[in-house]
Order: sequence, then C-alpha cells, then structure tokens
Amino acid sequence: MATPTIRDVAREAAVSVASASRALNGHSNVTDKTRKRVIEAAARLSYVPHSGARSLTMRHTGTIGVVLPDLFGEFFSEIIRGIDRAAHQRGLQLLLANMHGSPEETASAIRAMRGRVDGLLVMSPNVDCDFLAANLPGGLPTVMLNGHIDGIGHGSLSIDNYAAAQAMVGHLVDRGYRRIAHIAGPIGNSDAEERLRGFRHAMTELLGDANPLVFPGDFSEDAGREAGRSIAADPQAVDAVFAANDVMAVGCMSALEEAGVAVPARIAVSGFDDIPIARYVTPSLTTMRVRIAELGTQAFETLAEILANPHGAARPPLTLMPELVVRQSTMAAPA
Amino acid sequence: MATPTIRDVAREAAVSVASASRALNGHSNVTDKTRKRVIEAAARLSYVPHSGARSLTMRHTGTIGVVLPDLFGEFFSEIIRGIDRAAHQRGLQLLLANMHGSPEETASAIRAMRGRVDGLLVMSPNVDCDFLAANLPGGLPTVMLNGHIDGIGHGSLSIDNYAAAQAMVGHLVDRGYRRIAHIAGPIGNSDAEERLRGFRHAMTELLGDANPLVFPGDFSEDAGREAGRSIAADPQAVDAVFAANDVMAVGCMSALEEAGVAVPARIAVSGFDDIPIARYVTPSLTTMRVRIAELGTQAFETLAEILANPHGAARPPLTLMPELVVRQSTMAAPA
DNA sequence: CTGAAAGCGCTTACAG
DNA sequence: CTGAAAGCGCTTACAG
Repeated sequence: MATPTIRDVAREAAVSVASASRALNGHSNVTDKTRKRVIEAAARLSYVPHSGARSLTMRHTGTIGVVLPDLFGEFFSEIIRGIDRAAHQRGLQLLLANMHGSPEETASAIRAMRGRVDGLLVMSPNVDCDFLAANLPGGLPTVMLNGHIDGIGHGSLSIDNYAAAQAMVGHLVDRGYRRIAHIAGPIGNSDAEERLRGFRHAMTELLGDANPLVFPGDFSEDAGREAGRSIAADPQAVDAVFAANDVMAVGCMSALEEAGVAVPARIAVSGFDDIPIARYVTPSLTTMRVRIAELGTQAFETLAEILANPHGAARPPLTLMPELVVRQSTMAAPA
Repeated sequence: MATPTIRDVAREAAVSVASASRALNGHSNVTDKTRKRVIEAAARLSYVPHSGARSLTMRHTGTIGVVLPDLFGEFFSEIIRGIDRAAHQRGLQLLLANMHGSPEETASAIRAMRGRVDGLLVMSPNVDCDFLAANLPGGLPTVMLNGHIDGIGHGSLSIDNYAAAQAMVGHLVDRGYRRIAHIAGPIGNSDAEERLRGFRHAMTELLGDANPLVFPGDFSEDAGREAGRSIAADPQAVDAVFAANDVMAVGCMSALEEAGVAVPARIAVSGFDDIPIARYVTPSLTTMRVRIAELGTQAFETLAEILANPHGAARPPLTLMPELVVRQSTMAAPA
C-alpha cells in the first residue's frame, strides 16, 4: 500500500536493486531480458522514482530555484514566462518562491533552496545586500535579476533605469510638457530609486527644474490612484505625470478620470515596464518597455552557462536598455 | 571550499553530528553551551542545511507541488496568487510545473514531483483521465483543480461552467440580444466544453435556437481576434458574442473595433473568468466572475486538510458558481 | 552482465 | 545530555 521503492521493483523483478536501477535508467550494461522484466515490474507497481533521493545521490537536481518578490501580477508573471520558456527548452524544472516582503522570509526562502536546486535566480530589489550575501548558500550558482552587487552572485542582469527615466522625461519635454510630476516607487527599492534619480537629473538638465514634484508610491495601483487624486485637486500644478511603473500609472489615470480630468487632454500620463495591460487601458499607456520576459530568459541562460561551465570566467553584468513606447496617454500637447 | 555539511559543523564545534543536528533544530536535550558552540560554528561556515537530505530522512518536504497548464498569464497568475497566499500562511513552499501542452510533459512534470512534495495540486483541463491516473504517484495526496474525476485524486474543485454559461446567455437575452454567437474554447478542454454545452442548452431553451453560431477557438487572444474578423465581415448575422473566456473576448473586441464595428452599440461582447484586465479594456467587459484566486486558495486548503488528516473521510467535490458581472460591453440594446 | 556495498546529507531511536 | 549506528531511496564504482 505504501509508495513502492526501487527495492520493491527489484524484488518484483527478482533482480538486485542495482540492476533495477540500471534497467530503469536505460544503462547499456543490462540484458534485454532483465530490462524488460524490470520495466514490467515497475509498471505493475506504478513505480515512480523518488526524485529527492535520486538527486541526493547524483548531486544534482535538474531544477532551478527562482526567488521573486511575488509570483503573480503582470510583471512577475512575465518574468516567469521568460524563465519558464528557457527552462523548458533545457529540460529543467522550476522551484519558485516568494519573498513576501520581509527580509526574514526572503532568507528562509533562499535557504530552503539549498539541496533542492542546482542554481538560483534571485530578484530582490529591496533587501539589504549584506543580509542577502549572508544567506545565499555558498557554492550555489546564483544570478541576480536586479543589478550587480559586488560579491553577490555569479552573474547579474540589470535594467538601465537611470537612462530610461531620463529618456521618458525627454519624451515628455519634446511633447511640450513642462510641469512634470513623478510618482515614485518604494523607498529602498533600487529600481525605483534609479528611476527617481534619472527623473530628477533630466528635470534639472532639460528644464532647469531642480525641485520637481514627487509623489510617494509603492508600485501598487492604489498608490497611483492616491497620487492621481492629489493631482486632480490642483490640476494646474501639473501637465504630465511620469509614474515609476505602469501599475501606478494605470491607478493614476483612473483617479484622474474619476475626478473629471481628461487624459491626455489636460494631463499626460506615462509609466514604466510595458506590462501587457498597458496597451489595453484607455487611453493606451506610453511607457518604457522592459521586455520583461526576455529579462527572465536571459537570466536563465546566464545561469545555465554557469552551470554548464562552473569554472569559466565570471560573467560580466548584462544591462538591458528599455525602449520608449509612445501611445495615446501622452499624445496631446498641453494647453 | 565545497558547501559545508553538518559533519563540517560538527567537527568545527567538536561535537558529534547527532548533537549538531539537535542543536541546530532547537531540540531541548542539548546543553546551552553545546548549542551555542554549534550555532556559532554553523554561522562561521555559513552552513545551510541540505533540504533534500533533510526531507528524505524526515519523510516530508514542507512543499506542495502545483501542476498547471501554464505558469503565467492573467488566469494562472491569479490561481498562483491564491495558492501562494494559503501556502504562505501555512509555511509551505511551492514547486510549480508547467505541462507545456503535451500529455508526455504533463506526465513527466507530475512524476518529477514524487519525493519532492507532500501533496499535489493539479489542473489539467485537457489531459486524458486514464493517462493522468497512470502517472499520479500512488500515495501522494492530490487535489484536482478542474472537476472531479472518478478514481483520481483525493479531493477536487470545479467550476459550474454549464450553469454559468446559461446565466450569461440569460443576461444577453434579457438585454434584448437575439442573434448570439459563441466563441468556443479548445476541443477536449472540459471547461470549454461545458461552457459550450451550457450555451447551446440556453439558446435552445430561451430562444428556440437549436443551432446557434459557434466559432472555433483555443482560449487565445488571436483566436478571439479571428472570430471577431469573421463576425465583422457579416455584422448583421450577430448582435452579441459570448466568448468562452475573457482573453478571446478581448481579442474579438479589438478586431471588431479595427473593422469599425462599435461595441456594444452594434455588437455586444461578453467573456468568462473576470481576469484583471476585464475591467480595464474599453468598453469594460461583461463576464462571469470565477474568483480565480479563491479557487487556488480553496484547493490548497482542501489539500492541507488531507495532509493534516490523511485517513479522514474523502472530501466531497467542491463546486464554485461564477457570478455575473455586468459592465459596459453589453450595455446597449441592439437596434 | 550482475550483485553487494558504500555513500549522498540528514535525523532519530537506542545505549550509555 | 551525548555519540555511534541505522536508515531515508537512490546510484555507481568495485569485484566477480
């Protein structure tokens, strides 16, 4: 009644455990007759090998661990799509974990990966580096999905948030907008902070505005909505909004609409990421396209190369440059 | 240089492996002094326990396997959200796998779970039951996410697709629509087939139309777009479209718009699922809300109960009834 | 080609 | 309280 093990199969086929193992794994040093007997016995017992034991012996697991801030939502869903595509192609399984926002949980998620995966993909935009370094199992190849951090990981990818934010401000200025406000991402989040820095820099450079309006935010739709309400309360102060991600941009647009402020006729709105929803909202959203899935794929490929060639040279950090996608939400010139 | 094991910790602390294990796991039968020495040694070596070995010994893994048709996209992303929420609350990890559309890959994904997880959540809307049954590791508690199948799994959830499809047709008829077409889901997909069956039944019952127009589809946006183009070619033939899921409804709407057919003024469109995007599109989409995340949560809870009480009575299948959500896409009465 | 044995990294009765 | 030993389910040199 209990789940059958390879011993049960061996007994059923009247061979040794060693032969059963060899037959099941398709080794050549086994007679056809033995192989047949073993395979039939396994089928009879509905034997499924215990992957845990198998990987303990073989010292590799055939699975890759992925630690992300979240496992769902438009952005992370796209990352997973990209990782999954690459993993599937190489025949590897995925063990996904969520950090649930706390450093302790991030650490425990990462620690739980030890012995279950051959390598790790980690995106941890707001966890302290030293803390992270202390909890990464030594010897486990790791690729960081959010920028290079000295001494952490064996490879890294990053988005050029700083340049991209400047490009977005450049676009808005080209369109004639002058009173541009920013909705910031979470404090302590490196992506968000770079976007803010790029925004400030471009505002100073292009418009001589060293102290532009910045609303606090946390990448959530509600935060965008809240900022939108503040902006609607004094619509003269602002003629364009650049949100640090698309989700907040969408929230902001919906608050502006509710308050009767036309987008883009009275206020333009733009975002960052190009999540799938960006082209469905009305007006469709101008944004910086990150090619999110590709970020996942590339990170995976980097890891796969490290796994295939563990003693190769260190990978240089890869930087992806987002691309401006102009849609309707920034199409009207301001009054 | 190699990853340290508990033997290294024991040696470093000058105690036996047994004591090291006890100290690390917080057992009480260890002196404070020993515990302190062990913990310090572990920290010095950056020791992280090998979860694979640990679960082999302890005969449980603290993780739940999840096998879904896909790991990304609006629908599955919501399921994962729901599962993750529940898993987190109970302190369990998630091992996710994708079936990549083929029965062979589904089987191998499921088999790979053996020995890595304590239980399984499987949503397999278009894989043959016998095949599935043959590949489910015996003894591994399994909850099916798409309907009860005799002899498979130890619990199941399902959506009342049949009744829900009828409810949607009822809504369209109430609004005055008469020439209602359906965009079907993939052949062999049980959810899709039930929705089609419900559609046909309601069309016959409510309108005496025993042979309504049905376009083929596969749940993809492209399929919806294709159907939309066909409909736009002869817009008199149809005054409302009921798509078997939201993604196809969205595709259909965009094709209709492109062809200059106003939605809902000339043709109404409705979907199924209530994915997050449904309320963002313009016009916003009337649909049957599935509470997708809740489906995941409930499935997880069912499994958790089975795990906590393995010899309890069999769980009765749970059926969720979707709820009609009326939005703008069906708001105009037909001409 | 086949089998007995060691070992992967842990935990836990069993003695002491 | 502590340690030596067995065992979780596999695979793979090592002999034969």
